[in-house]
This record gives sequence, C-alpha cells and structure tokens, in this order.
Amino acid sequence: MILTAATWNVNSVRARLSHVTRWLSENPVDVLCLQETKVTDDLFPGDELAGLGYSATVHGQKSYNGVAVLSRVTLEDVFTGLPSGFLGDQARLLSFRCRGIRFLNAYVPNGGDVALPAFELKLRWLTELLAAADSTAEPVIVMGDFNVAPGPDDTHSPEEQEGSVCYHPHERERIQAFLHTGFVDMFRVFHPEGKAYTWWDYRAGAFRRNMGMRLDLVLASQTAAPLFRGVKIDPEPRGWDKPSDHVPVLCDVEVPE
DNA sequence: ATGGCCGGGAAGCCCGGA
Repeated sequence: MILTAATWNVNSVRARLSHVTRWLSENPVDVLCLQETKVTDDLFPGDELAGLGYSATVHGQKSYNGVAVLSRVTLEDVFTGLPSGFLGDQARLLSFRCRGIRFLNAYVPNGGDVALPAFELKLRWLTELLAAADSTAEPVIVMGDFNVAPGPDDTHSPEEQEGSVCYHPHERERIQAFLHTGFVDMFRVFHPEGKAYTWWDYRAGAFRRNMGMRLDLVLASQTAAPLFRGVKIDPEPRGWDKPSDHVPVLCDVEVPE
C-alpha cells in the first residue's frame, strides 16, 4: 500500500486553521507534519482537525516554534527533542514510527544572521539532527523546514545570496553531510532539473515574482529511499488569502500492507 | 539601491522569521 505523508510550515496553526482544513480535505494525506505551530499543547486546535478524521500529536510552546503531526494512521514510539537535549527549551523536533518507518519532523533554527551566535547553534542543531536520524536501523524519513537551500537551483538568486543565512556554505555542508551518510534529497530524485521553491518571502511581491527558496526537504535514509513513489511541492496554498510563507511538500511511500 | 510582510504577545512596539 501507499502511505502518503506531507510536511508544511504553517506559520501559526491557529492563524492557518482554515488553510490546513481546506488543504487536508483536498489532499487527505495519511500523515501531515507541521512546523511553526506557535501554540502551547493545551490550545492546539485538535477538535477542529478531529472532525476531518485526524488526530494530533503535538509538541508546542508559546509564541515560537512548535511541531505537530496530524495523522489518520497509528503512530508509535513518539519522542520529542534531540537525544542530547540540545536547545531543549525550543519545540523543534517530533519523532514517531509509522508503518515501520521512523519519521523525524524537524523545524531547524533559522539562525538569524551568519554573524550571530544563533547561526552556530543552527549548525550544531543540524549536526545533532543527522546523528539522531542515523542512530537507528529502521528506514528513516526526515522531513520539515530545514531553513537551508541545498543548492543553486533551490534559490532564486544564488550569486546574490551566497554566504547569507539559509544559503551559507557551512549550512549547505550540513545538508551534504546527510547525503554523504546515505540520506537522499527525495524531491530531487523525482525532479532533478530546474528551480523549485517551497518558501517565498511575504515582502516585495516575492511569490508573484517567483523569488523563492526550497527550504522544506524530505530526506530519506538508504533503506527508505527505494520505497518512494513520488514527491511534489504544492504551491497552491501560497496564493490563498492570508497564506503561510511556506507550502506543503507531499510524498508517496510504498509500505507493507 | 533599498525595501516592501507576517504572527504573537504585549502594548500602541518589539521579537523572530528567512
């Protein structure tokens, strides 16, 4: 059977609730990983989503960050945060097993600016994310907002952006470290050529001018990659009224009955 | 050339985002 899974940074799940419900009714995926929910667990709008047949597994905090999984299939072995506890006061990682696959739903720190200490924390967070993803024999899928464009086709102006946050060589090296470890950037397996974006700045008419970046990634371990049947970006919600600045990335994964 | 927008929470601005 095919398991359908998606990742979407919604930039506040409460502000985007109508978009999430609309999108799920049009794209009834089995698993939807959310980032930047920006809400404590007690205020997560679970009842509205239960009406669509989805249960919510949440790891939130007030105002900032927050990850959650909406699912209509059973999740097992849920845990939150990096194993070391690094940046444990920020809700950025939610891991679970589904149909024999270990998923990591990740919201990587933005880093602010390459000159700031926050940027070094981002690099270390990425290093620890890889260690966590590489620590199990299960097939692994890491999906979420990586806040890094892996290569020149993943951003609108690579020459201008070279060395700036989300396109600094040290960040791209961290993505390369995933690939060297055997992880595969699944979107590029199915769409190897051409510019492709998942995020467009709210400012400057960036979406209208298609000045975006591909920051939302699906990385699959060596044993998970052959299970993939397709990956696509859905740019549509970026054109809806009061959108998130990110759009969903969907994938089809073949799993045993 | 520059900057242009959001959300949350507090407060009538500031932080953080990317």
